[in-house]
Amino acid sequence: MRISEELNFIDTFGTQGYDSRMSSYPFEQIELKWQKYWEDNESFRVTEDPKVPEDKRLYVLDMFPYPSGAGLHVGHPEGYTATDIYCRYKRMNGYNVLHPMGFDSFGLPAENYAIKTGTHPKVTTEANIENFRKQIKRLGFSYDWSREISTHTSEYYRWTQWIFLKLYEKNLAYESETPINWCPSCHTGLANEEVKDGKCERCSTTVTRKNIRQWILKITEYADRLLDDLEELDWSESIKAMQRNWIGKSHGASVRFPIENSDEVLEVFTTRSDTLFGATYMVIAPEHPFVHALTTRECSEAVHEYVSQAAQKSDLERTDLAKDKSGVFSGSYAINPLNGTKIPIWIADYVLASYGTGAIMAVPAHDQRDWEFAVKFDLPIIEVLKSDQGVKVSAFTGDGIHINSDFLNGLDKQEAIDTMNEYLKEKNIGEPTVSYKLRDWVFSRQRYWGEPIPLVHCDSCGIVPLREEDLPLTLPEVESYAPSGTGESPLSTIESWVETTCPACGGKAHRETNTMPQWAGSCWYFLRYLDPKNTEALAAKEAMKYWMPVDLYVGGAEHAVLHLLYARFWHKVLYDLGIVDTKEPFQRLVNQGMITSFAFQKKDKTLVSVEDAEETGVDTFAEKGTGEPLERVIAKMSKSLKNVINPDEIIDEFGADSMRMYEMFMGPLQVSKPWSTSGLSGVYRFLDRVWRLSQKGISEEKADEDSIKLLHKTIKKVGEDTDSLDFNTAISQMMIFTNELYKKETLPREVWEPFILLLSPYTPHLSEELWAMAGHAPSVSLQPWPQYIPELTVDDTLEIVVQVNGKVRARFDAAKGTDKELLLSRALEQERISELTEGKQIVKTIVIPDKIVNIVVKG
RNA sequence: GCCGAAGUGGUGGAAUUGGUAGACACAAGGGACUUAAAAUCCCUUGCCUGUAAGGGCGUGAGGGUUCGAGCCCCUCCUUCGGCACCA
Repeated sequence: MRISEELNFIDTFGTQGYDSRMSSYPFEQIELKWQKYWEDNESFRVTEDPKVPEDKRLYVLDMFPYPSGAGLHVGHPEGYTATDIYCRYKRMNGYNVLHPMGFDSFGLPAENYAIKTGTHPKVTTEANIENFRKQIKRLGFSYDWSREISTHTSEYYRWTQWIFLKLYEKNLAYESETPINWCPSCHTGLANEEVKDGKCERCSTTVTRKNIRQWILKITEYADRLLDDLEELDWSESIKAMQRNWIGKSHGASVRFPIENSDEVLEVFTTRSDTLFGATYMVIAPEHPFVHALTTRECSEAVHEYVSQAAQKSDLERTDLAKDKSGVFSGSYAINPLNGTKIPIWIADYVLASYGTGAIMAVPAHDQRDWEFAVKFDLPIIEVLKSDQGVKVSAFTGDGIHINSDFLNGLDKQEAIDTMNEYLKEKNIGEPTVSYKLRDWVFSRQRYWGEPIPLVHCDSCGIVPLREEDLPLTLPEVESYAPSGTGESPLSTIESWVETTCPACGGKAHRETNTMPQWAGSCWYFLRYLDPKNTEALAAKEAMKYWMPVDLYVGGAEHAVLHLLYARFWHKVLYDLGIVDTKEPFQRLVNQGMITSFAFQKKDKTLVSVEDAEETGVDTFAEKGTGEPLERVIAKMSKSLKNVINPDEIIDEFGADSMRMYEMFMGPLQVSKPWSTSGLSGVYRFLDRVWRLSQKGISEEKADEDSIKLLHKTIKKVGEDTDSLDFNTAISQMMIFTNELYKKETLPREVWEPFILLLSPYTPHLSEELWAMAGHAPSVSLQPWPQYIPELTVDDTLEIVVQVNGKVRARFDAAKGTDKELLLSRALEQERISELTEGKQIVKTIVIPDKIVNIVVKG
């Protein structure tokens, strides 16, 4: 389409509606116009086009948000903008890109609100979704909205329940009595986040533990695969490390200790089987099943007292009090299986019931915790590894030569471990064992607002899963969302829902009343996007084959462990069932940094809100009223510090394009960085400059050589940096380009149009407008990415730096590719250099072509 | 304590991975335009020294490797994130 027709076209799009001489660009009009255009034309709808070759299919995923009542936070658009730019860039490079958005819409806040106000969580949630969607759309992201999902809808959770049935069929779900955080005053279970300093967030009553029947998923069965398959993933080392750490695989040995006057055998896990001769006592956790059996009559009172105290303590208290070891003697003795020595068995909460076997052999000479305990309770310490420091002041945990250890004497640590493990196996008193920190996943919540677990308890058949065709099992209406008071879910109070018939025998049965945790829906949502309307399967096999795995997943590091581990676990189960074809769901993961804010700090390190601080000079601040000097520091955004930035207000004032570009310009995507509104205005000024540039009118004249070269350098830099998600440096290159172009008299089409294309992933609204103004039909997002000519990205003449003894002393220009000899002789000719080298001996010269000459002199 | 990431001007941050430290932007100062202000445009801007040319110092601290270190190695300090009696 050429100029004559264009005017007509532009008019239909209303481009002439604004005053072109305005000093600031009409972002509001432009943004609304193009958002409407994209929506009306479904510009970003994507299909599984079989003509697109496999390596040109790209799945780019954002972590979907929980639609909170507070609305969008500036942190959300950061990751979303990054992926949006990347997607737009990739589309322009010929990729078929799937880029969906949805909502993780089951969650505690809506339920708590319901308890308070009686409003159905669905009503609150859907209103919040509405608001979120509106806010997200204001930023002009290129999502395929036709694939939007919400996890709380029955069409969605039908499949969450279906996957649960598969887990159940595979014996990966079991019931167990497990403790929850219990508030004795509210009569309700609490999530960890509702427990503050060991107290209930709402009523400040000390939280205790209460055992309750729960559903558990056997994630531990997948521990090794979750660990090993990390290798193949393109994730940051720190996130991989966190996952490895969480899984916590450690190699050791289990050793069986006979108990004196008993047939029972106490099994322990140790990574230091080589120190077995140094074991002077045993410790079992207060929750260990043998506690009762091992406690002698004389000790029972003390043990009973200790165990019940431990039970009342919250996890936090237990770890807090940990600095001072506590424990009690059971009265029983174990026998060291190597030499028959009698060793006392203690009960202490520094041993965790949930790790290893819940029992240890204590070797105080070579384990610091055991050492502290032994010193406190005056237990013997036997040194079995020779060291310079000895074991008088602390345990020796290093490597050394074994002593007092019979057949291990003279061996070092690793040799001794190997020898001992061999020996244990041979004598059948133990064997090499692997232990994990990872525990099975408590998969039930005593809540209303979650997916009902699709099982019934039948009087005659026991636990019976629902039939697949009976899914979804929907949430019933309840009168009150308040907790039942027994620790059970509010669902348990609805008799008409609970009472049902058994799918197997047709007899009387009652429904499971636990619901699933919020993690459930997010474990597989990326699969539903592939085929969101499917009623026959969670997604069609072909769609999964077409898109999976996710090529790029961007989100906050706060989900580094749980969400990512749970989703990987479910994915592996689905893989084993043949439902998905990839072992891992997320090939590449990038964690965006947090957007922080400035706050002010007094000398005593207390924080002062932004409102209470004033600037008293260049970067000096004082508290209003008192005049106390303050230091500017970086802090998390929080209501109390009054430093929360609301994206809606930013968009109102500066426009979505400025908001998007500023968030990318602040610094590298992966690191956290402080919000600065003056920094934002710098980006706004840049876009305003671009706009004013366009008002010059496009010239059909040839551009000068400098402009052409700069353009090609810019194409190269912006392309490469966008591809590697280094958006901040790509933007700075575009600024350099604009600054140069601004100095020119004219605006040549041959450099202006490619520049609009470079800009378009970053500021799509403005770029669509500029593209239309240049006389083209929409959409700029369908244009191919400009290509650079490599020869035009390098300068013909380069500045050569001359150093003497490593210090820069002179510079001169030389043609690119000038040979070494010439560079050296020209360097020596420099006035300053001859001054400095005169009368001195040149020891060595280093010439790096096109860069540097270094002359080393002596004397 | 352990694991991970990071320390660069007044501020946010660049630096082709060993070759000109401070790109780009903010803030600040000066100037132009204006009756004035805003907006815009131009200039200065790491620190010290010097009229200037120049010189010295400078990437958390100290050491090392190298012709040459923000980048590599060792020790230490600080900040942030995660885990926290894991046997």
